[in-house]
Amino acid sequence: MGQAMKRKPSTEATAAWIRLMRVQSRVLDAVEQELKKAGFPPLAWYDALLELSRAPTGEMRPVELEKQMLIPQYSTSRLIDRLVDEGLAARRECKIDKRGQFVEITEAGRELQKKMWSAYSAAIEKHVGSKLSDTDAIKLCGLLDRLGCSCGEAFLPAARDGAPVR
Amino acid sequence: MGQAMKRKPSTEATAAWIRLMRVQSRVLDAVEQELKKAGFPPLAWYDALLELSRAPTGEMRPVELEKQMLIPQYSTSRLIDRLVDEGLAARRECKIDKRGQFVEITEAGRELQKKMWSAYSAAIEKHVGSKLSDTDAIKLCGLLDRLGCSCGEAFLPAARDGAPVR
DNA sequence: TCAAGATTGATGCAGCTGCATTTAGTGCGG
DNA sequence: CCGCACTAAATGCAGCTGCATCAATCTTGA
Repeated sequence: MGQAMKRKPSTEATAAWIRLMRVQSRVLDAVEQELKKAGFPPLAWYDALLELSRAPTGEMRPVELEKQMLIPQYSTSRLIDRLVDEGLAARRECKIDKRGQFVEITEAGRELQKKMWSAYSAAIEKHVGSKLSDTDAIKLCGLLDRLGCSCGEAFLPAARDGAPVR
Repeated sequence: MGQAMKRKPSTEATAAWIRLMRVQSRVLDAVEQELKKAGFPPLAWYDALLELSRAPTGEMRPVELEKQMLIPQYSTSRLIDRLVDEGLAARRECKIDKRGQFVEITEAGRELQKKMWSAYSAAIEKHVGSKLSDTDAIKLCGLLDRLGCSCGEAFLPAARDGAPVR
């Protein structure tokens, strides 16, 4: 590598960086505030419940949840704690590997996930959908995907009923 | 307001939401990691130092800093605590209003801000600039600005030497 | 002039995050 | 069978955030 790799970003690139940071922050805040005002838990809970509810058997290993949600191990561990405390999920023993466990979504968990999606989707529509035509939304996706640091994700399979934030 | 305001977002809008959340998170993480690995403090410190260094007199009221950075009051208060602890800023008495105070950037603060900008701008170039043509960066700005929830900001005046994240 | 209200900034508390470490269990090579 | 490296998950600690509240000071208006 060369010695002076510090090329400066263009004004345009810097402006894009600032917009990306600010707009995301504002939009996320707005959406989370709406959920909070409606009495719902944080979005991370929703994401976890969604992943769990999608599991064919309704249960997953914490490690899998971790990989799906792209959050660190300890974060998963404590998130599960909270879900269990609230009766939204339950820990199940894993007989084939006694180090591990299964986490199973409860009926209450499924209900909460559905109710949250109702409010969540309305908030997305309000703060994103209503401000962008579908064509523009696709353009935005395309531009953002180019920044995708190892985002690794597929194209547009945004899922029919849920939107994992992280 | 109508009773059933819950129109669902289109697939495209939902995809854009997900991209916005994920890409921002990845890019921010990447940039912050680089700064951290280079031994620098968090970006919020940079933003504050930048604002302070831009003040004509080198000092500002916390309330002003708060408005510039768009962060809550208590957050500003504690951020200033940390800057002062590290000798990057100093509190000055405000004689005309004894409730208040002035915060003045120190020489060490100015130096840190400049050094950080060097690493910071390199990171922006690496994670944003190099992945987007200027034309596309402008398109991205345009699309993001449409989501701008009361972002209120002007057009592209991205500033010559700094990029406030929030 | 003085009480009511607004404004400035600090702070106690709870929750969440990251980091490092710990505990427990698995599985492989010798 | 034993030791050693590896993986799964939990946890102690520090830092940061949001919320509510507080103390001090300023401003306004009767």
